[in-house]
Amino acid sequence: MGRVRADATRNLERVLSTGARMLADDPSATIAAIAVAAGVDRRTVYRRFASREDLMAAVYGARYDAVEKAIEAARLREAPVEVALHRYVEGIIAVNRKWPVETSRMLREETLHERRRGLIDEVDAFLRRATDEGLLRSDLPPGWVATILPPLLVHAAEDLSELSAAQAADVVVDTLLRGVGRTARS
Amino acid sequence: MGRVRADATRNLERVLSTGARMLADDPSATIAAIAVAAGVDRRTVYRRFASREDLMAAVYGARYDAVEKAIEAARLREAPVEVALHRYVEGIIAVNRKWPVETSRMLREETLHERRRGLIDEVDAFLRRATDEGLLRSDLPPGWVATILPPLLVHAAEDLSELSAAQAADVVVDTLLRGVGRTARS
DNA sequence: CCTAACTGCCTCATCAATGTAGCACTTATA
DNA sequence: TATAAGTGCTACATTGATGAGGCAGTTAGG
Repeated sequence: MGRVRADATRNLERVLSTGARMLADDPSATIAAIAVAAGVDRRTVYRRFASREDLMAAVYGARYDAVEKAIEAARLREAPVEVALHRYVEGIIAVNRKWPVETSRMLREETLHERRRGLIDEVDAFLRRATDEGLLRSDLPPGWVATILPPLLVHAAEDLSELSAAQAADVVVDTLLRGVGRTARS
Repeated sequence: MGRVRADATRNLERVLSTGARMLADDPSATIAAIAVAAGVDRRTVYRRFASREDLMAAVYGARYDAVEKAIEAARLREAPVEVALHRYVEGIIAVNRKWPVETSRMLREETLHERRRGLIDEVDAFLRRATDEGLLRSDLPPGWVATILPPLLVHAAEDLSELSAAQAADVVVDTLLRGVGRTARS
């Protein structure tokens, strides 16, 4: 009852996907557990990925690929700030749903630091532009928006699960810009 | 060079404190690593805590004690909503600094579910009151504010480290209610 | 002063997870 | 149809963390 060739690419995909889910849920998830959840033999995982580290790197890489695509699609440098912001938020929410990773663990990965740096710079530059063009307040601690945005998108992806990515983005952008307070105070 | 009695309580305190830090930073941190960081022998940790689980339970318990105190001090049921909100935010930020725990791991702890439930209900009730009294918008997905508040406080505690808890609370409450957008859009 | 409470250090058994190896079997592809 | 790629399954060695035992030494409290 050995399956084969056509499933080869499919298996790899499933290991990556379920691996991402499991590792996000519990970073110390066993390779065996991931293999079972992916409906694949543990040995197969090791045939594709040299080590545990290698699998995690692949998962993180897949996520970063998706993030890069989302950022490109948002056209953060050229598009009108409101449009770019919404597209970015929507894109990252979708990424967080397809590639949910435990962020704090990922940040420790040395090999991704340079890549990460590039993406962060991109977003920071955008947020500066948004501030300069009057979309965002300029009286907040520097980096504050950049700090709260990612976790906001993580929780939006998880807890607004009944909404589409676009609808969730509506909520996020709205509450981000206008806040959850009813009336503007002072 | 064996130290003793007076340090006994101090040692326990240090193990708990550094244990919280380390486990927050990496939930799979070794008991040995925690012991070293606390300047204590590994055996001593096991003398105080029957098992790894026991230590984590103690850490979570210490955090929950602090959270309960903060909620009590905020007087969520009686105090004016603006005041209560600010005191709650400030209190939880302080707790997050003194007892930083990896939240997602903690939520899985069965033994704390009932206790957690009580605290959640308390906060939920307060948020409802705040909505009824007109402080918060009522056109948002149910539970949305309750969802984004905790992670917001976590990141405020970490990334606004140069600000006092009270100052950080100012920022959080302000951005939470008014948002980070410059002008109110229709 | 002397006993009881602790601690540090060394050791040891146990167990779970990692990573490898080899064999039998199935299917795409040339 | 034959070959090669890929999988499942059943071991196996290794490593690292857990938890416990024992002993000498130090100090608070009677």
